[in-house]
Parts: sequence; C-alpha cells; structure tokens
Amino acid sequence: MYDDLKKRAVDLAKTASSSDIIFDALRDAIISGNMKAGESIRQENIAKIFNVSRIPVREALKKLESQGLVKNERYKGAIVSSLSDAEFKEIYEIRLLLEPTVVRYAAQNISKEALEIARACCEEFSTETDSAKWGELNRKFHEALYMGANRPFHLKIINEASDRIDSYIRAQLVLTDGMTKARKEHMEILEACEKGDGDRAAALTRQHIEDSYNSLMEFMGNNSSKLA
Amino acid sequence: MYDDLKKRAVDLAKTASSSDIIFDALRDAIISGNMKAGESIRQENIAKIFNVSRIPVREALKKLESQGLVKNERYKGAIVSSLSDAEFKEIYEIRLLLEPTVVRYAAQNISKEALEIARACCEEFSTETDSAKWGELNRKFHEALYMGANRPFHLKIINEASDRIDSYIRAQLVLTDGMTKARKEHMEILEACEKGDGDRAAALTRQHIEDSYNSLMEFMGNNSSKLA
DNA sequence: ATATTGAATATTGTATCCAATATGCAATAT
DNA sequence: ATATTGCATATTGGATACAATATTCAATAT
Repeated sequence: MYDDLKKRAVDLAKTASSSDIIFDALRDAIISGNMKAGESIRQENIAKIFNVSRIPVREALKKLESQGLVKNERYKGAIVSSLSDAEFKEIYEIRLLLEPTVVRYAAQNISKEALEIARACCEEFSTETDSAKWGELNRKFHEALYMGANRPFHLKIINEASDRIDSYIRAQLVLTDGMTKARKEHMEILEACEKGDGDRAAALTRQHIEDSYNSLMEFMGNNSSKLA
Repeated sequence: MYDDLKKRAVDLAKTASSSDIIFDALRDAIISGNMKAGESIRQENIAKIFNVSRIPVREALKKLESQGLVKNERYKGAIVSSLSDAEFKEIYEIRLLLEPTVVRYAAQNISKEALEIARACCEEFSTETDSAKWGELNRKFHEALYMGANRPFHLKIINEASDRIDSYIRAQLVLTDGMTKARKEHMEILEACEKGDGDRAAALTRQHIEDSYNSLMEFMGNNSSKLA
C-alpha cells in the first residue's frame, strides 16, 4: 500500500529547524576560515541574513559555544574562538590518541559498501582541482573511513576537535604543497583498511597526523616542540 | 586606592545567566540519576520551577543536547538520553584512552598546591559517610588530579563522557561495596602522582577504570565483553 | 589637553505572544 | 468492537516587545 508514495518518503519530522540551519552555516563559515578568530558575531546581523528573529540565532550560538567554536560573554556578545599554541598542540594530542584507535576499529569492522564510499572520497580528494573544496573533501574522507569503526562518540570528539583546527589545515593545504603528501598518505591508509590491516592503518594514521602537525608548525613559522 | 572595596571584588560580568543556572541544575539532576533516562522534560515545567520564561530553559536544553545528555525532537520536546550497551562500553573506551594519558601528564606537571587539593578531595571521598555525596566527591577527586595535567580540552572530553555514565556509577557506589575498592584505588593513584611516577599513575588509572566497568557490568547483571 | 560624567545608541537577555505541530479524546463509520 | 476522522488541548519554535547592560560620544570640569 502507498508503494509509490513511500518511494518519495522523507522524514519530515527530522527536517532541520532554523537554529540548526544557522548553526551549520556559522560552523561552515568558521571552520573554513571565512570568519576569522576574534571576529565578533552580532545576533541581529545573522538574523537579518537568514530573515529570522534573534531567537534561533541565539540557540545556534549556544551550540557553537558548547563546541568551543565561539565564545560568549554576557551582554557583550559572541566572537569566533581562537587557539593558543598550547591549545593547538592539545587538539593534535587528542587526534593522536583517538584517530589511530578508531581507524584500527574501522579496518577490522568496516563494511564493503562503507569502504567503497571511503575510496570514492579518497579519489575525489586526489583529483579535485578546485582548492576551495580540498578542506571539505579531506574531512569527508576521514569521516567516511572512521564511520566504519562504529564508534559514534569517538567520531563526535574527533569531529569537534578537527573543527577547531580546520581553518589552519585548509590554509596549509592550499598555500603549500601539502596536498601531495596528504593524497599519498590517504591512499596508503585506505589500502591498509582494505586489507584489514588495522595495525598498519593505525600507524599510518598516526604518521599522517604527526606530518600534518609538523607541516602546520612549519607553515606558521612556529618552532614549537614536537608532538608527544 | 579602593583597597577595602577590592577585597570584596567579584567579577559581576562573569555571574551566571538564567540559562546557565538552569543548565547546571538540569545537568545535576540528570547525572545524579534524579531524572531518569527516557524521562520527558517540559519547557514550561522547568520554567515555572525557576520562575522564568521558556526562553532560558530552551537555551539550557540546547546545551544539554549538544553534550548528549538530552535528546530533542522538533515540536515534541526533550527527553533524558539513554545509553545502549554498546554506547556504554564506548564511553569506557574513551575514558580508557584519555584518563591514563592525562593522569600521566598530571603526575609530571602538577603543582604542590594542586596536589594538596587533590589529596583533600581524596580524603573527603574516603571519609564521607553520606552516600548521596559519594558520586560528586568521586568526580571532584578525579577532576582535581586531572587539572594538574593542564589539558583543558582533554578534561572537557573526560567530563562530558563521565557525565553520561555518572548516574550508573553513583548507583553502583551506593548499592554495592564499590566504595571500598574505589577508595583504595584513589589513594594509590594519588600516591603515584605525589611521587611523580607517571607510568604507575597511568597504569593504576587504567586498572581503576577497568574495575569500574567490570563492577558496573556485574552490578547491572550484564555479561558484556571485556573492555579492549 | 585630559579626565570624568551623563546621555544617546547599540546590543544582549528575557518575557510575552502567536503560529506550527503533536497529542488525546470524542464522534462517527464500518 | 475497531478503525478513522475531526476537534480541543498541550507543547514547541519563533516573532515581537521590553528590560538590562555595554559602548560611544558629547559636554563639562580640572
């Protein structure tokens, strides 16, 4: 019954609210580097852009704040968060703890279909010439792979940590020749997963993250200490 | 100038907003187990309790949702989140990754004063007879120690993960003899930190978390597989 | 000229109100 | 009796209105 209707079914109950949409848009703007650290965010301005009142904007800002992407000060407003050198390094320490572990789970558990999605993401990352898309494709590849681990909480932590440094990574990918190395490393990690070699995938992921940190340190002219 | 006034200075700009206060109260109610998983949260009811409109309540709920403590469904409302067995285990996997690492940093970096605070917390945990306070004191001890690591992002992740399972831990501490073991293990971890023995502190912390998981599994009559 | 004060403006936090949706129940049809 | 529909009520999402605080800047005092 209703066979034809069911084909066009969408879960209308799960459509995004205004505040969800605004959250996504602000998050994108921040992690892409379009909105810079320290930049102030006026509720009224955002509300005008999306043709809504300040209420959904405020809810979006609350969520961004609890993920650390913006800082709110009572009666003063919100600004895009910045990262100190120590905080920057700490984000990488967290990635280094979680991502190799998760990729090991993924290598062991990932389904054939999920692997194919990851491979598609990897190839898109390797062939895309529009540098504006590299950052997003980079994240997509990692997420596609990590999805196979079946560890939603780990993934949430990784995603929120990655958000904090994404603008730096994007700049480094575009402004240096970081893409060459990243493409090669992605391919190797993917292949290890395809072979079900969790140890190798984990080791490569660890190396990939360390390389990313070192490249960024060099790019930013910062001779900070090595990752633990 | 103003010497006497400065003695009574408080940073009024940092006083909590209504939504902050409501967030804290709801969080306490949830992690204490006072509000049970699946229980619905009516905005209007909470608003009445705090004598405010629904607006600050909604902002508190947004923050609770982004930390996973409640689930919101559009036009239906919020309920206290539950944890599947797999999710429960995953929280422990995360603790097992982060806490031994953090306690190692703490053993190496913690200041004399911070150690004394941790010791005070440890002793309070050991001597408190009011079982209703055990859960909070348990968290306080761990946090006091971890503060010494100077890793605010790690700490935030640990705290949010711990929030998700705190109601179970409190029940287990009160309804079994878990306190005996916990008190002994806390003391040993603290002593390792006092000696600056990071490896030992990390190993003990790992054991402490595994013990906690196993006790809880037994307590809940769940023969789930061991932690990785 | 510099510092201080006070008013005007801007911005945020919250209350109140309205619209959209969900829920429960009575009325009706089968 | 059961299923379906329509209505009344409850609840949430968001708009508007207002109060609290911050910021800016002119006016005044030193």
